[in-house]
Amino acid sequence: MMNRVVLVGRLTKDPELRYTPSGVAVATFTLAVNRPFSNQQGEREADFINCVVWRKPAENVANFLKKGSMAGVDGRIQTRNYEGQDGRRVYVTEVLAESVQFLEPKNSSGNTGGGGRSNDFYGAPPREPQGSSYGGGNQNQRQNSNQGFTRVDDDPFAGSGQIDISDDDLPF
Amino acid sequence: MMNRVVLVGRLTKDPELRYTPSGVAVATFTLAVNRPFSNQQGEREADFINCVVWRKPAENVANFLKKGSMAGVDGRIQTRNYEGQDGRRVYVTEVLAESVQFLEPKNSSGNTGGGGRSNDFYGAPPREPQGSSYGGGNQNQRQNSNQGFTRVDDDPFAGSGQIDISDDDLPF
Amino acid sequence: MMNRVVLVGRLTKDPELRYTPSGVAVATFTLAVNRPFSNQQGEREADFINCVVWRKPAENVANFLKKGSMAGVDGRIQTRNYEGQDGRRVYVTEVLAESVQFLEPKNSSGNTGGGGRSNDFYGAPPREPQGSSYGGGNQNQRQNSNQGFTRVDDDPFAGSGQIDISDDDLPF
Amino acid sequence: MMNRVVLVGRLTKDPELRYTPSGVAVATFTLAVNRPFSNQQGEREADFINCVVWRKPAENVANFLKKGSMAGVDGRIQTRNYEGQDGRRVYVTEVLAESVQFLEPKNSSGNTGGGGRSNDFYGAPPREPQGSSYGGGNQNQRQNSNQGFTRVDDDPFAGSGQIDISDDDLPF
DNA sequence: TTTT
DNA sequence: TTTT
Repeated sequence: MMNRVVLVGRLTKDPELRYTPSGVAVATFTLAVNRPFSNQQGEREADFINCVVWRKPAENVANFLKKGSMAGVDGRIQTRNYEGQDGRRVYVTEVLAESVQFLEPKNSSGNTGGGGRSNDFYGAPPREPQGSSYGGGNQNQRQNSNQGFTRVDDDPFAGSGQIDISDDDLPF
Repeated sequence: MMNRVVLVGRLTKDPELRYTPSGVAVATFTLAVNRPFSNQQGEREADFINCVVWRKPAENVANFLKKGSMAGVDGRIQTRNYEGQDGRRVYVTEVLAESVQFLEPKNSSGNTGGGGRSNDFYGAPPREPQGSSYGGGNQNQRQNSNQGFTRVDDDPFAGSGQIDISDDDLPF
Repeated sequence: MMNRVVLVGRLTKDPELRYTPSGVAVATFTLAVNRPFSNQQGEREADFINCVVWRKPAENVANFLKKGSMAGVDGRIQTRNYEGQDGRRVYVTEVLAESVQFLEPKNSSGNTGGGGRSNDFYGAPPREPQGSSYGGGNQNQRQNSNQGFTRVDDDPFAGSGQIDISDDDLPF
Repeated sequence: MMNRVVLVGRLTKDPELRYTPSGVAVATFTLAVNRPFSNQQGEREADFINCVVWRKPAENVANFLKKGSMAGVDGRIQTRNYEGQDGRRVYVTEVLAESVQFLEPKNSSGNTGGGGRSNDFYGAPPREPQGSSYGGGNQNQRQNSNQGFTRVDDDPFAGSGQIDISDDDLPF
């Protein structure tokens, strides 16, 4: 079994950063990736691909990427489903980003870091100790707009039963 | 802009083969790809990823793959949306397979081809001459079950306006 | 069988453009791709990956990329071997780029193209009619430096016996 | 910067397992990946791609794969260079496998594991505690042939100065 | 509404 | 309901 995705595209809007009850960061964003060909009308279309990223890279995404930023994603396709507001089952296919690469030029706004600073947000360590850092570690360079960030369940993909949070808290 | 997907998994059921009004083959199938880790309950979960493939490789998929077959896919993520039966917009994310690889052992059922036969269905040539081969080229090894196959619009992804076919004809 | 590579990195020097005797363009370049981690000395190392691209995208690479350009490559790993000058067999592993993406910001030097111009060089059509365009189609935006470009065999990868050209003509 | 490789092919011979002086396992093997097209002579050629894998997955590779096994690799391209026996610098391009997938059918030899056993060797944890497990953990299912395995430097890729081992100890 |  |  193999499952690998690589994307390069532009954020359709600012990323959204949330935290699980135990304090794990999760960011969601949508990449617009232009197709390499034109349709019959001669127009270049794009695919709009929903992405999710966890933990430290999630905070990096929230801090360094914004609407229009060009970014690269290396990850996997994940599918999940949940009960929609009308009782119907909703199926979701999205990309779980294992690393996100900031592909803007150095002279871009916000990226004033000196010299050797690296531009990729790598990792998603499998078992970071959780729970203590709730709401911490958020001293952002670009002040993140979702102050009063909302909580999400520890695993938004699981859709596992008794979640004490509203649908609005789920990524997408 | 880059968009690349590689998958290896098993078909959740037999692939479905359809033809556009102009006779272009399109096959759809779902790959179950087991995740490389277990969840909190110690269970191995899977992602169920919808795939589409066009033209000759579509017919190969229909002829050589079936429920449970292990297959590899090399392609791109595509998104599209259409008006659901209840008037709401439905968003779809799926994999456009550019090549499909048959990964079953040679001693598997149905695969009795001699010697140097290759197992990958490659191609999706951008501009095959269309229209003449409608319903042709379907002399299947495994007799395809959707005799009386249905028609789909030339580009099921486009969702472009005046389609004279029902929703049931669309892939997925 | 599957073989897929996706790279994003920077050209270590200007690409080199050559033509086969029958006039098919081939460009070679090396991408420096920084590793996502530091070594024991705390230094970020890079991998230097040789790439080859054919036909129209080769000319695009020669025209739009130069030393330091950030580029994305989608392709395959290819291996070949040839008899070295000392009689020993030399083994080469390189990336055959099927598409190359120009990832520089629009305000970069040389990229003054208006509006909707696309930045990816896609294609490598399997069987373009050959032979007539020898040395043609080279009206470059950035004047290509290897005027007096050399000829290479129709398939530099094959290393197949009786080649009437010197080693210098081989890509790498 | 991005660097991703996905391969599916067959081992050209049994994998080789070695250990660093501090006891870290490293396995090397070559994958033959058939090309998806034929050459001018109508023959299907293959690429022979050298792969390296570390730690636990290395031992799994040595235990479960052998010449002819079909395997999938998800990893990165790495380049390194070293001083050859004749004083010339030798450049190496190989694939660092981050996970290896066993793609043989269940009825294959050696794979008699019961029920839910998973077939992928995943991980390459960045910083496993080293040094204590030297020579341990080698209770192989298929008895590994390189008894009297040799030692390699902790990082064969680094080529970093004072190595007290011969060239033969290096992977490849 | 899923594969082995 | 989308990026440049």
